[in-house]
Amino acid sequence: MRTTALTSGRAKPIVTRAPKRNDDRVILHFDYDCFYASVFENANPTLKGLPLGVKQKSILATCNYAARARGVKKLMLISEAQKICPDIVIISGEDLTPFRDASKKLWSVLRSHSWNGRVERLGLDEVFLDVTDVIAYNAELLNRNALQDSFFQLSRQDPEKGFSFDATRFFGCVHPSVEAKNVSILLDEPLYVRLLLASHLAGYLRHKLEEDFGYTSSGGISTNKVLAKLAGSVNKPKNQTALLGLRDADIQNFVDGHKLRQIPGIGSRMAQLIQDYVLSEDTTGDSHDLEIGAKVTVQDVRQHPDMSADLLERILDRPGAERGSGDKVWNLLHGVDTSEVKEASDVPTQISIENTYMSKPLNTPGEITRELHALATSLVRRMRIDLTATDEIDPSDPASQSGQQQRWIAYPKTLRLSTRCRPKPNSTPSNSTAESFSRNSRSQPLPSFVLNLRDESIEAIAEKLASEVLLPIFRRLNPERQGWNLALINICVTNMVMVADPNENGNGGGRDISRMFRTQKDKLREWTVYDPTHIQESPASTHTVHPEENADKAEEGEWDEDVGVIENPTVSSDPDADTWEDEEESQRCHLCGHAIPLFAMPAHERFHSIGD
DNA sequence: TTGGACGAG
DNA sequence: ATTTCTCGTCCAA
Repeated sequence: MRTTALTSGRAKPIVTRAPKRNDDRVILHFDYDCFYASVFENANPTLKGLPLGVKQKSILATCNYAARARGVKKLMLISEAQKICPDIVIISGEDLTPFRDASKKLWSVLRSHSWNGRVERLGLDEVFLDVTDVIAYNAELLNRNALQDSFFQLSRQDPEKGFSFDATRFFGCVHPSVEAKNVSILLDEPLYVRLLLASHLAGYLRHKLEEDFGYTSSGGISTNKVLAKLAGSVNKPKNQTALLGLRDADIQNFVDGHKLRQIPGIGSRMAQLIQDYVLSEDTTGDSHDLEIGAKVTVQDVRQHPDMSADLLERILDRPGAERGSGDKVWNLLHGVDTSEVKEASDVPTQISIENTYMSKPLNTPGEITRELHALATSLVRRMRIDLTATDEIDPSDPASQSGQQQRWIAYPKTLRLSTRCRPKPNSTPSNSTAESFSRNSRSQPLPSFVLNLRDESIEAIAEKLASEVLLPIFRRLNPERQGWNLALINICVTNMVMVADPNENGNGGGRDISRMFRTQKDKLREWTVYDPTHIQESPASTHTVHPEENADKAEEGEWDEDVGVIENPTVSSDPDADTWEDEEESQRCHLCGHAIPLFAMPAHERFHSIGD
């Protein structure tokens, strides 16, 4: 993993060894075929077979394979696509809602087959699964005397749950290809067996996504994320590839064949720096690029004189550079990737909404206000979709008017506004990534009225958010009186705080809605502000502050910033909770249901934050 | 914590 | 009519 340095009286490494791969894991990668287009095809099957393009502003975000067969490409101008393919069907994909919904649906299926909860989404159309445990279990079960009639168990509890498969062959493609006659010998190789089993699991899941929802996908099967993803690209669409790494050379040859820029984790910036270095003594000063980092292969870089992790670190070292990127890239060039598949989480770390105004930049305060308002509306809507849950309420609960209650499962503490001014019609074309491309932003705490779920409409909240909060931030960000030439506005909420799940606290226990995903519970528990059992075990060790107590202190103008332990914010059946109920100037906290006087709300909400 | 750079699709 | 709409991580200040 680490490059070794043979030092002979000198400080610098003289020999750099290739990092060693770790084949302990089994990782699957799924990539839904032309996802945006598929969403529309599935919503409207008459579109299937027609050339279809999904547009955002003036470009094609993506297109289906019928369109690609006619020469249409991703990111093409609409006008260009229509010239090539006049009968192409164009649908607007500027609203991402349908894609988000479909993505979540497919993701939840994959997630339900995970035993360890490691199910990571990358964008809307890719998913990594760490299935090491599932594969290990099935490898033990494999009966080598009846390989053709094998059964893959998807559950440890229910041995009936699973599927039949033929273990004498791989599902889908393998790379590099292997002779059929070798198969029985290779069954003594544990890695081979695990990849074989994984290919059938991947095949089963891809089949299920297609059968149940109509989405075809491409799959990659390997021992880490970067290799799984690269493997998945070998046979697209509607197919999969298991990357056999029985010999180190098989992996190295596979990775070596890629252009630098094709390696996930090496972006345009790094690719440019590395390529420039590798080509520097080479000729012509001709460094103008059609595709950045597309001139040079992994092999070219690896075999360049004196190339090493340390040298890469120096090549990539610039102000603000990530430390350790030399090692990271060196590893990637050898197919080594130690990064874990992240655990599934229901809560995003940020939600942002943006719009671009390229052809018609914004200049007047009126335009700005209108756009801020539109964006604020979408943002509040998104916050409610992604950050709240709806519980069925026990009718004996005095707080319940209807049979349902919406509550935040997490809420953001920070609001940010970003803008970008229009790239000036400037003279230096090399400037295309520099100034014209950058965003500026200002942020501040998110005001609590945005979290009001009860007595203000989304519209009212958005209105207030735009005029009373976003507009002032905008003025801070853009002090000029006018002439901004705004090409982009983005508003973002971030800095999420998890809220305890009422269904999780032991008390009463009546409505423990059985959860689909155990791992989600575990994840949540980690964030639970209050755990009754824990408090009982060590009652005296920390100072417990009750919300009412603090409301009193706040009224007197006292506030203790350093609150240690927080009273359970989820107990809404507490008889004392209604203390403020009939006061005119009070409202219920949207996080815990306690009635809190308005003046104390900001303070009260700080209770729900974790850590301080 | 804030604001920006860069990575991903 | 060269850039869509996001989401996540990391770094310096």
